[in-house]
Amino acid sequence: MQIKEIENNIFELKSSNKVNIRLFLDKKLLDALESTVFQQLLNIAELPGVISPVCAMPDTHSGYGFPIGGVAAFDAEEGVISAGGVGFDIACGVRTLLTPLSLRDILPIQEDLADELFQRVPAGVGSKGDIKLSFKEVDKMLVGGARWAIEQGFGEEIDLQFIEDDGVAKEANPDFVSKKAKERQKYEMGTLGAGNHYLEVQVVEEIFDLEKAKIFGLSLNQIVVSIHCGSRGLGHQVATEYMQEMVKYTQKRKLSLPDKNLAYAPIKSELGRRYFSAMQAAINCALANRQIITHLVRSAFNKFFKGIFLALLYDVSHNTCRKEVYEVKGKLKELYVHRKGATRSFGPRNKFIPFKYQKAGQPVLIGGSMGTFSYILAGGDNSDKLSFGSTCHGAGRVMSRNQAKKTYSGKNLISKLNKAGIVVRGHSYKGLAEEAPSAYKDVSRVVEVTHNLGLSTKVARLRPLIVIKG
DNA sequence: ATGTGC
Repeated sequence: MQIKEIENNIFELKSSNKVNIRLFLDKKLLDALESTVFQQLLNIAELPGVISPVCAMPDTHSGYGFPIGGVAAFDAEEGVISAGGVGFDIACGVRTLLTPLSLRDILPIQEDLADELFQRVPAGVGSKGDIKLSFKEVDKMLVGGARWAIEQGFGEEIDLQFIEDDGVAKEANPDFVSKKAKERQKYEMGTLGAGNHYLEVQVVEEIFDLEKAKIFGLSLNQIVVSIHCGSRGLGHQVATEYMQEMVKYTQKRKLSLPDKNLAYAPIKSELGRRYFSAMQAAINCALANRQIITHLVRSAFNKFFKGIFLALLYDVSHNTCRKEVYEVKGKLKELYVHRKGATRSFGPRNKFIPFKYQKAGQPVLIGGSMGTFSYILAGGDNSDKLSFGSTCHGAGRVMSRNQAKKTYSGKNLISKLNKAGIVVRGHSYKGLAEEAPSAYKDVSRVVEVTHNLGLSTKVARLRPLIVIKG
């Protein structure tokens, strides 16, 4: 394996063709990587229509076919799309809400607020909410996204301005989402799920960039709320079915396939089109889901603080494939950008970000591991040139779920976090153990790399006060 | 991530 540092924090992996493979990380993060990550990146570089460079963010680790923290762009005409390149939890993402409260408002009611949130926001494996949808309503949700949720009474019109794509993925087609996928989602709207998904009440503990913080509406000691979840059962079902179909597609045509999990279809093919539209529908499911949870959070806060409004800072996904335009060899080209465990990170003056954030760049919401820091970053000036407008998404695992389960105890973790002033409410001790902070990389180190490279810049650091887990 | 398994 030939790998060399071509610039500070940029490592290039030698591939057999003309496609560059670039890993954005430091020496310590590089040394911690399993070799499967390199093989997975090499495999992507062999796919038809891939546009150089294939990128890995500093929180990268091996995944299903594609590594987590992987970014790969494909030519709209000659390229391919891969369900494994988006991942199982389509449009998993983070949404952060601003409150007008400060630390001293929360501390006296910390336990009660935790109970209230835990009671109102369903979480855990197979969690169901109070909302029940018919197939017809599921279809409307899959087309309308967050807008649909707001029309149902979950939130305010103004929220839409602060969601990627204005809250609606425009090319969604529910006809390409199976009945089984829809069935799974009938009772799951407004639920958090499990795994690394969470709802946190956090305090702004440090501000790195005063000007951008002001534009984002952030101040020291302010309370914010972050919601990390995705498209639940529906997204998982869509991903599973299309991965299987893409395996069949590639096998039937005897297309070169270095890794079965990397199955793909040409973007222009019938299957490629179908997957793209179904994936867009799943994005809408995730956006609607986070919108409903927002409403539940707002009502919980209003029980303690009558009449306050929790404004939306931003909502951004980190498992998607999007159609975006980039300069390739001096020409503007439409590309399909896979981001799997990578966040869109559009910098200042990008026309696709809200007017309010034009000067700062889009908010980039980075969840740390449970009980550790989270970061609010701003889209950087260099993401456009280096990483197809992308940056990291979180800490990234260093230990498998299974290993973490064996190594840590959920009960011990809770008491440890309590001692650090963090109130935890979870549905499963096993689930908590899987998310032990030591099973993850140091999020601060990950963020530092993106800051140094100008993929995204540090605006604020958040410390959790309340953690709600599945 | 996931009605936590093919």
